Parts: sequence; structure tokens; C-alpha cells
Amino acid sequence: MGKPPHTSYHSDPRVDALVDETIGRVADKWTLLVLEALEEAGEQRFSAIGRAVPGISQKMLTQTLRQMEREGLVTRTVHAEVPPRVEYRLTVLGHDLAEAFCGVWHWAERNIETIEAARAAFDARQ
Amino acid sequence: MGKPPHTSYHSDPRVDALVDETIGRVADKWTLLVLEALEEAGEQRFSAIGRAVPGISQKMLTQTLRQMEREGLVTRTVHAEVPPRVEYRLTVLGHDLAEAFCGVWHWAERNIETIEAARAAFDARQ
DNA sequence: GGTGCCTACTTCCCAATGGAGAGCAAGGGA
DNA sequence: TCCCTTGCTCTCCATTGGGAAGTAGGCACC
Repeated sequence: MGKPPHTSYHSDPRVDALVDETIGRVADKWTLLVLEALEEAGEQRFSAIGRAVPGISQKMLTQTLRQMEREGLVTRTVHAEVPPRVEYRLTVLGHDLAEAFCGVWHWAERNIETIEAARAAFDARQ
Repeated sequence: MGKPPHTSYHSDPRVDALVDETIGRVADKWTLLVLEALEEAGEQRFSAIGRAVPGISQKMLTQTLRQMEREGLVTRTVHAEVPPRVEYRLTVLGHDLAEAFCGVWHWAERNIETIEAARAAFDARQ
């Protein structure tokens, strides 16, 4: 769809675009849930995160962790052992993001019933 | 991947699951950007939102707005005119969510450079 | 010495999702 | 009569994601 107008409260539209792009990369279901798992449990191994995030496939877990590592949200430590042991830990940046998301969690907790009701009403209307 | 363990700071795992499910539905790139657009501009028409969210396709805009309506985040008002006019507005619930996401926006704004640097370092390392 | 096992991936196949663009309804204007 | 408008909806195709199987490589057991 169209590009420009986009009146924002920021002065610089390039900053807006960068923020949007960053949000786009971070605001992903799996990223959020992995972030939550790491925030709650501290340093975790690959398979422990997988267990803490029900429904994620190994492929998506690998992919999500790689991307988070690339964005600087987690550090990856490989221990040269057999069997292999790889540990993931939130960076300060990742921890800050998790804190920023706290508000969203609390919103979700607070409003579960409202949302369920809205959904039921919407579905009944259709 | 596996289901259980998932030690959380909530007592009830069912609440956790519901929260995760809700987050999963709301933590979507397009939902966030549409939320931002509506929060900044107030009531908006379909195509105005499209212009405010660069890169979104009409299909995804329709789909995102429908889902947001279903979750109770926006209201949809159809004016029986020709050409048609449909206006979208955040509900209180939607507004609260947008506020909850403020922290994430500020995080992104504050850390753009750190993230860019992390990405550059990661890419150089590979 | 062969057979597993363990973990963190990687690969393959197939279904679902998302983007691009065309089509549509329905009334008003030229 | 033809075209314009808006908010979708549909179709076609590329990309993404899930499920399951495969891989490396050193160790333990028989």
C-alpha cells in the first residue's frame, strides 16, 4: 500500500521507520515467548527453552534464538562437551526488552476475561 | 516440542497458557503497527490506516483489523454512503494495550544504535 | 567392535500464510 | 454510457512454518 504521509509525534520519519522495522523484527510470537522463558528462568539450555515454550518446533526455536542473538538480545555459549551443551542468556538489552513487555503481560492477565467476552460476542454476531 | 514443566511465577498454569495464547494473537507485527497508527491518529478510515502502515497489503490490513475487532481492540463503523466509508477506532481495551506497548516503543527508540551495532557485529562474525 | 545414546541442530517435505494485483458493488458525475 | 470512488474479496504464486527424520561425534554398555 501507499508509503508517505504517516504523521507521527516524532520529528524524524527515518527514526520512525527504523523503530517500526525493529518492532517488526522483535514483535513476533516466538520471540516474545522465548524472551519470557529466559527472563523467568535465567540461563537456559536449548531443550529447556523448548520445554518452556509449548508448541515451538526445533526449527523455529533455532531460528528465533539465532535472530535474537543477531539483535543482541541473547548470548549463546557453547560448552565443548559430549553430549553438547549450549546455554542461552538474556543480555542487558534483552532483559530491558522483557521488562518493557511486562506491561503487555499484565495487560493480558488483567483483560483475559474481557477479551474472551469480546471474542464470544464477535463470533455470535457473525 | 515438549509440553509441561514451565515453572512460572503464576500459581495457575491455565492462566499462563491463556496469557501466552493471548500474547500469541496480539504480538504480531501488523497488529502492533496498526495499533500504533490508530493510537496516534484516533479514528481512521481503512485506506488511511493503510497509508500509515507502510508495507501492509490490503489483505493483511483487512485480516488484522478483523482480528483486532474480534479481540475487542477496535470498533468498526460502517457509514452507509457511496463510496463506502468505514471507520476504525481503538476501544478502551485497545488503547490500554497501546499504552502497554509504549514501553516497547521507547525501548526500540532508545536502543536502535545498540541493536544496529549488535547486528553488524553478528554479521561480521559469521 | 558394534550398537546405541545424547544434544543441538539441519534438512526435507508439505501445508498454511502473506504479497501483488485484479475484480466487485453501487451510486454519482461527465 | 463510462468512469470514479472505497473497502473489501478473490486468485495466483512465493515464502514461511510445522513434523519428522537425519547428522556429528564422543561415550557407555555388551
